[in-house]
Amino acid sequence: MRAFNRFYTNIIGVVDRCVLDSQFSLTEARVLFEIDRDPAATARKIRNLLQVDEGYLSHTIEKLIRLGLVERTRSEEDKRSFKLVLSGKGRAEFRALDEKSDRSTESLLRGLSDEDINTLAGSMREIERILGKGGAA
Amino acid sequence: MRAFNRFYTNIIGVVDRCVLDSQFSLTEARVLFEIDRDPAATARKIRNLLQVDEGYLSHTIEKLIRLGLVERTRSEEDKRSFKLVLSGKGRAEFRALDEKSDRSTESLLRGLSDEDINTLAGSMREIERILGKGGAA
DNA sequence: AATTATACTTGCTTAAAGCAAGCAAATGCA
DNA sequence: TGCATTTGCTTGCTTTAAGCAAGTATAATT
Repeated sequence: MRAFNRFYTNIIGVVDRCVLDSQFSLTEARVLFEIDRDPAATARKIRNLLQVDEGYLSHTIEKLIRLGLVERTRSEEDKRSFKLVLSGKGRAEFRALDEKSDRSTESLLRGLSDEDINTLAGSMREIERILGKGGAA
Repeated sequence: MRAFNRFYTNIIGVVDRCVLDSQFSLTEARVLFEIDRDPAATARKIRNLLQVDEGYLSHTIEKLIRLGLVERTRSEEDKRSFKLVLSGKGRAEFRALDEKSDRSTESLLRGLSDEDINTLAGSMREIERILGKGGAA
């Protein structure tokens, strides 16, 4: 498993590199992703998912707001926290990033046979199913 | 695949966190690993494997030497470069780190059935085999 | 009502990473 | 051979990422 982790760290590195070439840091991209995914996203939820420092996350979100990519409104249920959503601009930039990431991922698969791709997808599903049980992610 | 990447980023994060609790940064740990693994390691080889900045790697290696963990001798074949090996102290510290990482990995597997562990191992081997073809890693 | 916990902010420090100029050995080639 | 180019690494510096600790406001607890 550790050999696989080392191997896969490199794979993820290849895909992540394309994000790092963009204007965003990896953490910023992950935050954008979570805000896009969850229409009721809050800093707390993101923090729990991405396991980043609270202060750092706050700075990150502030930057995304300053860039006009994210909008923040007080949550009605809990006035300490904020609902975070992507602005039009945010959605556009995120989509661009997402497509870039797609192409980068695709390039890893280019040249593989259908059989290999099926096996790959199956293996990934299995790993996710098995390790997902523990609740580590 | 991108869903799997996100999932597995978290898995790797859990294991890496234990390294980060140590005195070493992730990059330092990876460098130690490569030096341990390859008795004829050089900065160049490590750079190619880990894809880190040359200058940064140089600083990192310098730090490991300063800590007395790594020894450097001019390569006979190419006097521009150095052979890097772990010192006794380096091997000891690396082994401790390695065991810590092992335990952390094991804890992810705790509670899984033998069948699940076999499936997991098989899936990892498949992924490595298939993606290894492209030579991305 | 007072205490404690939670959600987030703010300012600051530290650590990680990256850049660019430079040096010395190696390679290529006229 | 000798001169240019490339390669492997170093050095000093800047930038960026990440983390910490103290603070504010709301919410929950008792």
